[in-house]
Amino acid sequence: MKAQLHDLLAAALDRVLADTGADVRPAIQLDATKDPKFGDFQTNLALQLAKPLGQPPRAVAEQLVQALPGAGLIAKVEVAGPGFINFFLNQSAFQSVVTTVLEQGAQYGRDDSGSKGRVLVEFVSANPTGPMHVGHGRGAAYGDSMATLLAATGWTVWREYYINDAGRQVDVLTISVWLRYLQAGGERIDVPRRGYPADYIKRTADTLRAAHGAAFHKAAADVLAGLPQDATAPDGAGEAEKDAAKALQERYLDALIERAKALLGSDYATIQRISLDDQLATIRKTLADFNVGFDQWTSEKALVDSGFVQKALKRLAEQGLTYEKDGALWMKTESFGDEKDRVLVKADGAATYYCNDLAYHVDKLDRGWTRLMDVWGADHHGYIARVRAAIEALTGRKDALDVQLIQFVTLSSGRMGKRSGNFVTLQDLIDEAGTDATRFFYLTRSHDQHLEFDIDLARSQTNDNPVYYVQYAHARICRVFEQLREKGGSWSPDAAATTLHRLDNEHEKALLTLLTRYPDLLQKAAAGGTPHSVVFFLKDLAEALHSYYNAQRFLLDEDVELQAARLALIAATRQVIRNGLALLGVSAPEKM
RNA sequence: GCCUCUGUAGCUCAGUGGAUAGAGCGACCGCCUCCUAAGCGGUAGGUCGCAGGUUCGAUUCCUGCCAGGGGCACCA
Repeated sequence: MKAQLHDLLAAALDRVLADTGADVRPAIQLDATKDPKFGDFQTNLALQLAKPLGQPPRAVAEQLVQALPGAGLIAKVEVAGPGFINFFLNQSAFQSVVTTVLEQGAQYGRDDSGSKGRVLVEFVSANPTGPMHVGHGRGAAYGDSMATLLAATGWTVWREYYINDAGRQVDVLTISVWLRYLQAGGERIDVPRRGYPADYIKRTADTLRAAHGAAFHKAAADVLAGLPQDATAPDGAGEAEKDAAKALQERYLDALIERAKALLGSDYATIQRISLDDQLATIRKTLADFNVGFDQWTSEKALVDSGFVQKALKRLAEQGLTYEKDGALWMKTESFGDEKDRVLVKADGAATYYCNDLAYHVDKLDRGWTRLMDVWGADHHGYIARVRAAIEALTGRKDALDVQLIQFVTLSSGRMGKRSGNFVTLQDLIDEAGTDATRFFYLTRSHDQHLEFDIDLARSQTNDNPVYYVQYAHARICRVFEQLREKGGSWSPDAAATTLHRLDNEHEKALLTLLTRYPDLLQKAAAGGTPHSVVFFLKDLAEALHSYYNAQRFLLDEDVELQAARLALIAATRQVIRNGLALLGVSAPEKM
C-alpha cells in the first residue's frame, strides 16, 4: 500500500522537476500519520523542495498534487499546514488486510525464507557457578525474542549458549562445594571469604554426598595445615587496606585450591564435574520454565580440550600479531582499534577468558555463521573492541560481530522502593510472577534503557499487569466466537470477505490501520534490535480492540452482513495478537 | 580523565527532523438488565536536564555543560 503510494508520488515529483528544470532530487519521505484527520499518509516533499525551487511550500505542494497520476488507491489529497501533502486512501485498501490476515494466519507478517543470511545469536551464557539472576533474565527474554524476530524476518537463525566451564571461577566453585561438603561431614572449616557462600552451594554439596557418600572426606586439619589465615580488613579500613586484604583473601583461596587438588587427586575432577553439572541443571531448568531454548550449548572447556584455542593462537602468531612481555603473551589488538593490547596467556601459563572467547568467535564463523549477534550485559561494553579486533585479525570480517548491550535491571517493590541488597533469582521471579508476565515485563523497555523491575507489579494477578491487558483482548475475542457457537450461529472467512466494505466506523478504521502496519513493524523491530516495539504495538492493538469492544457489539442477529464483517475483523485482530505474542514467547490464552 | 547508556507528566517509561509531545500507574468524575469491568469514556497534570549551533521547522541532529547508571585487569 505504502510502496504503491510511493511510486505515485515519485511520478509526480518527476513531472514537477521536469517542468521546472530544477536540478534537485530529495529522497521521498512518506510517513503514516499520527492523527486520522491528516489522512493515512503524509509527505513533507514540498517543504524540502520549496527552497531549491524558490517557491512557497504550499505552491510546490499544489503542483505536486496536480502532477499526481490518477489511481484507485487514493480517495482524497490535501495540502495542509505549512505545506504537507496528506493522503486519504480508499477504505477498501485497508479492509482487504482482513482477508490477507485470515488467509495467511500464523504466517501473516512473517518471512520464513531464511534468505537474508545466517545469524548466530549467542545470549544468556550465564556462568555455571550459580543460578540465573534477574539481569540474566532480561538478556534471556531479549535474546530469545530477537532470535525469533530475526527468524520471522528472513534470517536463518541459530541460538547458542556459551558455557564458561573453564578458568579459575570453576575452581572457586569446586572448592566452595567441597568445603560445604566437609562441613556437612562434621568438619569445622569455614568457607573462604572470596568463595561462593550462598545456599545453593550447600544444595550442590548435598547432591555430591548423595552420589558419593563420604568418599571425598578429609580432616579439616589436613586441609588447613600450613595455610595462612583468611584475611580480613578491619572496620573503618581505607581503600588501600581493603585492597590489600582482598589480595590476601584471593591468595588464600588459591592456596586452598592447590591443597584440594593435592589431597583429592583425580577425585577433584569428579567434584568439579558434579558441581558444574548441578549448577548447569539449575540454569537449564530455569530457562525451560522461561520458555527459552537453545540449538546448541558450547563448552569453553571442550573448545580448549579440542585444541582449537591453540590453533587460533598459532594463527595469530603466524601473522605476527602476538608478542611476549613480562612473561605473558599479548595480542596487538591496538592496531585493530582497541585502546590497548590485551593479554592472551598470563604469566602463570593460564589462558585468559579473552583468549578462549576469541577462539570461540572464530569457531562460530568457521561453522558458517556470517553474522554473530552477541547479547551482553552493559558492563561488557569495554570488551567489544578487542573481540572485534580478534575477528578482524583472523577472518577479516570485522563487521560480522553485532553486539547488543543490555542495560542493568534494578528491582523495586511497589512503593517500598529499591531492594538492591537482595539476591533474587530468575527462578524466584518466574515462580512468583509467571513466565508470561515476566517475559512481557522485561520487554516493555528498550534494551538500552535501565530497567526498574517492579516485582509487585509483575506479580499482581490483576488489573495493573500489562501482559493481561493484551491477553485479555485475545480472550475476549475468543469468547465472542464461543458465544456465537453457543447461539448456533456460524461464520466463515470466505463468506465474510465480501462484507468488509461495512467496516467504516472509527474503531474499525483504527484496527484496520494497525493490522496493516504489523509486517513493517516486524521488519523494523528486527533490523533495529528493538523487540520492545512489538510489545508497544500489541498494547496499542489491544487498546483499539477493548475500545471497539465497549463501543460496538459483534453478535448482531438483525444485520448478518455487518456481523460477518465485524467477526472477520476481530478474528484477524486475534490472529495478529497471537502472532505478536508468539514472537515474545508469551502465551495467548483463550480464557482468563 | 577516557569510553558508553540515560535525563520527557507526581512515579515507571514510549515516541518523532514536522502540524496540538503520548501510554500505564497514581488523583478526580462517569459507564455492567446487554459478547468477561483483568475493560471503556472523560478531567487534571509538561520550560521534553541547561546553553549554544545546523534547519523553513529541533524534544529529535551536532557541540559544550550539569546530573545519574555502567565500564576502563596478566577477573570471568
